[in-house]
Amino acid sequence: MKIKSQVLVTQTYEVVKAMILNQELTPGSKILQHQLAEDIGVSRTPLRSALTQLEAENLVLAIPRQGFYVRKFSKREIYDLFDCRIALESKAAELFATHRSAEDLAFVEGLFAGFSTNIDPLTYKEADGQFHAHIINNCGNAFLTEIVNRSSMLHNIDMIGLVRPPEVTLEEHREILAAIREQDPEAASEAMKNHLLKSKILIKEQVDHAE
Amino acid sequence: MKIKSQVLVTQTYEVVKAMILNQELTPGSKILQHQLAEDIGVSRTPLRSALTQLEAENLVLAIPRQGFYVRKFSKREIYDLFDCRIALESKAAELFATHRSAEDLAFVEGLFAGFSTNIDPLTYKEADGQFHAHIINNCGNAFLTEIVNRSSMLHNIDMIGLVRPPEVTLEEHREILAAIREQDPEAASEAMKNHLLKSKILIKEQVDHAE
DNA sequence: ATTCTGGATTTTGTATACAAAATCCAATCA
DNA sequence: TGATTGGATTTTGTATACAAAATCCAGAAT
Repeated sequence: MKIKSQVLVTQTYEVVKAMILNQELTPGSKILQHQLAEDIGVSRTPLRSALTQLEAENLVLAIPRQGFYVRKFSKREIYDLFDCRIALESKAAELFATHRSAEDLAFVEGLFAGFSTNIDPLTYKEADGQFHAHIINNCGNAFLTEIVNRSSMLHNIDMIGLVRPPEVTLEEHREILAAIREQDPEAASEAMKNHLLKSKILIKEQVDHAE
Repeated sequence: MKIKSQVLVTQTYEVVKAMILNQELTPGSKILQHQLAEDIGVSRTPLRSALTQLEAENLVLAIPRQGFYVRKFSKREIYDLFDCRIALESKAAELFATHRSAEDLAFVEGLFAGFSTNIDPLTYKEADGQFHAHIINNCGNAFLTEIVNRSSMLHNIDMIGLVRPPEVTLEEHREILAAIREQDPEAASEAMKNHLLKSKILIKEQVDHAE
């Protein structure tokens, strides 16, 4: 039986991370260590350690002799993150197409099997998230998985509420699936890249116009 | 005037990082906090903070209730890192080709201008390192730069002493340079990818045969 | 000889104390 | 009014103390 690490810093890390993702800690605001530590019920020692970890994930900004701030991303930064995502996720698709097991294939195909017309946006969004996560987490390259997850890419990109009509992206997803089915790495990489590039255009507009 | 952050953890981080890269701390060995802290001349508090940061960079492995270890990479892991590098560095080349200034171009072209025949391997290796670093550090996407640098990719890849004859890679470098000169992002990306893929084959052999 | 046991020793994770730096704020000055 | 100063207050970074866990090791048991 595996026992979850009985170490405060791990739990503190999880809690603070959740608070940031929930917006319970407002982006841009300064983190008062004394108070936050007390709220969570630990001393400043494990809290600071957790904050240091979160800094490496870009969820927190550390300024020496001044403190930790909840990191706030501009549209421009999210755009940059998206470029990293394209690079890494199309590589992930390439690897996944090669290494994927029969179960992997069944799983990702199953995610979209139910959709045809009159798609519920929320259920679709859920499937979409699982699709991308599964490819990243099962591409067979632990570092790639780690880099994507550690850089809070997907979360930040999610934040801007990117939406394209399910009917359109479903078709693109099916193209990626086809390449995965055929175990064609080149095609999978291209299809994923193509899919993400189309979303990138939307973000680009936001960057140029707003802000 | 910029004063270097008067914070112990920053300096501790630098020192420990250097010790790891130098092999002064042997890969795989356990880090005795007490002793290392004393050697460096600080208390365990800033040392632990530095180690937490280094863990995020994969230079150190933390096991709860057991301690920190100098991380040791297998050939296979370096191979995986190389795939991440290909994905990110070809994206960097793409961006660099678009955003590069006239000075950038002059700099990277200057790096290889001197070489023709009878190349000194050491001087060439130096130029090679600067070339790749300049592209990564000046691609205009701060996250991409950060991810590559923070993941200790280049260092670990360097460790395995990858060598292809300068005469061969010089030609590939020139192709990348040409695309950068023409500000052709697609071509730059392709040329970089092609260049790195050829090195990847060498690593693949090492992974398959040795170890 | 190997495996097991349990107590001594080391080492980790956490709380806490304290000095130095940063921040705040009211009184002073232009 | 608005800027500036300097002292009080808060907050940070670091050292240190201590309990709990991990490690070590000698001697007993198989």
